[in-house]
Amino acid sequence: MKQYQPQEIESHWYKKWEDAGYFAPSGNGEPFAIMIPPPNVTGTLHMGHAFQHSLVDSIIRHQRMKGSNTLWQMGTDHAGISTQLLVTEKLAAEGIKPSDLGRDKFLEKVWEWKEESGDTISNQLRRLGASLHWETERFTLDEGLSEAVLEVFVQLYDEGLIYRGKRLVNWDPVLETSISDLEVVSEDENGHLWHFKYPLVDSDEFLIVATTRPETMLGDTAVAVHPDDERYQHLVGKHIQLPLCDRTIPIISDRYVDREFGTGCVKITPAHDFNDYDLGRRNDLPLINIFNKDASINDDAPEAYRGMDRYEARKAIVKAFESLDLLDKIEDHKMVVPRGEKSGVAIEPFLSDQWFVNTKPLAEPAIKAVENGDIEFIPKNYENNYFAWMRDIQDWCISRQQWWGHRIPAWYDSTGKVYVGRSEEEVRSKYDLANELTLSRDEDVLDTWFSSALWTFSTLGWPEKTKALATFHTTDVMVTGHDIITFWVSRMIMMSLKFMGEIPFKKVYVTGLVTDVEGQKMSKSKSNGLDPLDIMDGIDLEALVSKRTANMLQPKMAAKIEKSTRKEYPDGISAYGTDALRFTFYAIATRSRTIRFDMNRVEGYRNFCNKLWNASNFVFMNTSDSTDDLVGGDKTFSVVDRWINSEFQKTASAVNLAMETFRFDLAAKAIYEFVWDEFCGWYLELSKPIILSGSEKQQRASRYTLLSILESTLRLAHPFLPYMTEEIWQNIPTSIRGESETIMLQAYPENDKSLDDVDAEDDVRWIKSVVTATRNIRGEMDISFGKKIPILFQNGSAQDKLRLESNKVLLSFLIKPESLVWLNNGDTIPVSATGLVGDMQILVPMSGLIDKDAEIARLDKEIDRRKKDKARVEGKINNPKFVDRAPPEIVQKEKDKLPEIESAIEQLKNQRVRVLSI
RNA sequence: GGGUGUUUAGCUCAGUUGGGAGAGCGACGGCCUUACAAGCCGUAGGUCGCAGGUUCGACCCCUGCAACACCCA
Repeated sequence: MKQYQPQEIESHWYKKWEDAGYFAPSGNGEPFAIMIPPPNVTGTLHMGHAFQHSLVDSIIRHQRMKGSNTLWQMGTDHAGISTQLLVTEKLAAEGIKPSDLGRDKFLEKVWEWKEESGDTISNQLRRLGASLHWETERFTLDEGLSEAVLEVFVQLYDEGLIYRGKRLVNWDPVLETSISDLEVVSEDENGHLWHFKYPLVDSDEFLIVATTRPETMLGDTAVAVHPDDERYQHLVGKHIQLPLCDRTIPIISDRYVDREFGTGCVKITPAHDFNDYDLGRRNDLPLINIFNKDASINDDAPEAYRGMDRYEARKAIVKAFESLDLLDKIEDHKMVVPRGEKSGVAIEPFLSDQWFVNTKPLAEPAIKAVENGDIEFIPKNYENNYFAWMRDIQDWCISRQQWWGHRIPAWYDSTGKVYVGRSEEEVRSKYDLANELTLSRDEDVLDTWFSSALWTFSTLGWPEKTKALATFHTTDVMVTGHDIITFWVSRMIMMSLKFMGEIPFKKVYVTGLVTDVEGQKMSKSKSNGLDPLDIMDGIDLEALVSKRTANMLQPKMAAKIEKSTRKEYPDGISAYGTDALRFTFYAIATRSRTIRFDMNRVEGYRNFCNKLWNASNFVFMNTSDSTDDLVGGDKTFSVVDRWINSEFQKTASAVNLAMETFRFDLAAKAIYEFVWDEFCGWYLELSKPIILSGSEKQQRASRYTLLSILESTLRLAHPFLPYMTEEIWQNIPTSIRGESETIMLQAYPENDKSLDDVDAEDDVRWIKSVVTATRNIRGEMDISFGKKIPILFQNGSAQDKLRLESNKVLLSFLIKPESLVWLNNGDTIPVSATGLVGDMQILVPMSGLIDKDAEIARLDKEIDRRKKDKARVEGKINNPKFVDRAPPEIVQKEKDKLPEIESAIEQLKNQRVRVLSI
């Protein structure tokens, strides 16, 4: 095997796995299912996806290897608004407007675009190694899922849980569609507060009202004050002569008014503000809508302003107030501006006919399912978000004034009466309508989330009663970001309980949000995002800069991004490979809410891959030319063989526990430490002397252990590093690994307590301590590794002596001593540098080698360290309260420490005197 | 304004019933040591945000405060 080159390893395995059908459910074992959160069919893979799907893939591969009947269901959604927006923009570049084409022709264009770009995300998921079941891939607009949507809509309508009504909705004046309140982002912005004088009818008096949106005054239908506000009591019931409009409006009282805000008088515009709308209904105020669909002033407003854009109208109105001497003042004011998530423009509360789901009745059982623990959120804190949202849930506006999506199955006759059914035919028979009656279908489509809400069961064939549905629903885990709990998770729970009569999934694992290294959310507008493919394949600086600054509208912004990109990635990004990227995701998947993505860590885990690769290389070098029967032949297992087996068991146990508790970081850590520190750092090194000079049976045992531990380690690591583990595993002799074609379907290592070996662990711990002590002396004394030094052992126990004798070969190999000498009582002790292993002293004679001052300094440091320990322990055991109240085993533990520490201090002090004497 | 979370080494983060503060990266010193310089060996570095409380004992539990982040109004 050559140097570790991820590109070479990763290019061919996926196709083999897929072609061989390994991703399909086995049909045996306990069913285990996860539904992919459907990516946008025309989208591309971003870091959040890559992160999330890496986590899921490890869960799925782990379960598959454990023998579950495993399904990871693939599918995409149609992303109504985004996709329509994107295609509209593409057409605009050709000078075509959607209205030029008409609904059917436009939809043809969207389907063309879907065919063209729909494979991108699938291929990216394949590159990631995601072991998705592709054969049953679904799409929210395919026939089956559309049928599910129809079924749900009609049933909910027939039960009165879907209704149509004229309501105030969030209106995007650029996209000219309603959007749900979840698709509105509100941020603090700097604005103004205009104070207008509103004259009273038949009086010289004014009321002063403050508003952040002057233009809406054209739709005012009242001025409100608080009922307890003494300043205005006498005015309630009187009327205002509304400036610029030929109307009078009443002064009313309502508890909604905040007396502290502005002057305590509020203008009320029920058609253009959610609070005013409610207040208007309470007080029977008329609704005056002053906007067209694009937020220009309509014909119900005074003629002077008709046709003006809302901001243009604002200027004109303020100017008019000023010239009428009705402008009191203008203040700077911080305010929250709601903007459309997709378009970025300020949203208008807008009165229109829309379809709604009455969510309260659906929410109740959905809340219970989480309260009683049927569904569990991990981490559990997120249940609070869920409850907060669900307990105060508002009706869900599901109609969108778009073309791309599921068209609402409602028909109208010429009088506007509405009929709902699965098809026009069904509607006619259901409502007993004459064939001559002309029906026209509702033009609107449904919110994409409406179809996504059915995801766990619609993808399995519902409303058909399929075998897949019976087998895999309820699914096991839903893995998703916290931003989507309200959008999607909550709605899936409601819909599944309603239509399946069971929960959609047992657990919801909520991932953190991947941010850039500064902790900033990765976003298109900031161009601080990373393309996971660039981390796998690498990208040079110039390509990265041009990629990040492409399509930037503002040149200033582009320059800024170029600068930061050049600073952060002066050499571009290296090709780290999929395995390294994946391992990074596991390592950073802590319980934290935000996860800073740091390229240095990817490099570290690429190095880890390299380490495992080279270790395998070593194992094969030492085993492949042997014609020996490693499996059947007689073997004498050394203490290190037994120790590494024991160590492996502990690691396997830790990884399995971590997977059960969704602690991917701990799983990665356990594997990393086992491979690097124990297997490579100690076991491989300690196996060298055995392979070089052990007996035939010892050598055979060592070679066998090298291969079997490597093979087990590969299986343990496979869910996290699928490519390289498969590649290496193929090189393991079949006598060890079996005849199977793939590591993917091998048994996952489980904890096997019978292989725990406490004695071997103690022995190896001792060996490590002795080696470390001598290394420490070498390092501190600046004695090069090539220089052979005599090592003396003094004041050891019988067990120390035994251990020294039985492990001389191993120690010699790692310490490279001139000699290893056991000193008996009465032997002369040369002046030496010292290390302590328990009570045993390890001595390196100083003659000519060692710097006296350096050794004194080293001893002082050691003595100081132990004196601090001593003080702490004494403080405890001399405290009667501690001795009385702490558990006896803790007290004993502390008491046992003291003689050890004291003995160590004494030895070190004696040593110091001796060194000082030369 | 309400809610949730975070604050541990220079940086990024672990710390699972309260009982000796850890890792990776970075820094410093030394090594081309027969798998690996993408490596090996060694070293330094922390009043665990602040102030109280509970406890024999607190990074961990409780209260208050501060800073930051996110969500909701």
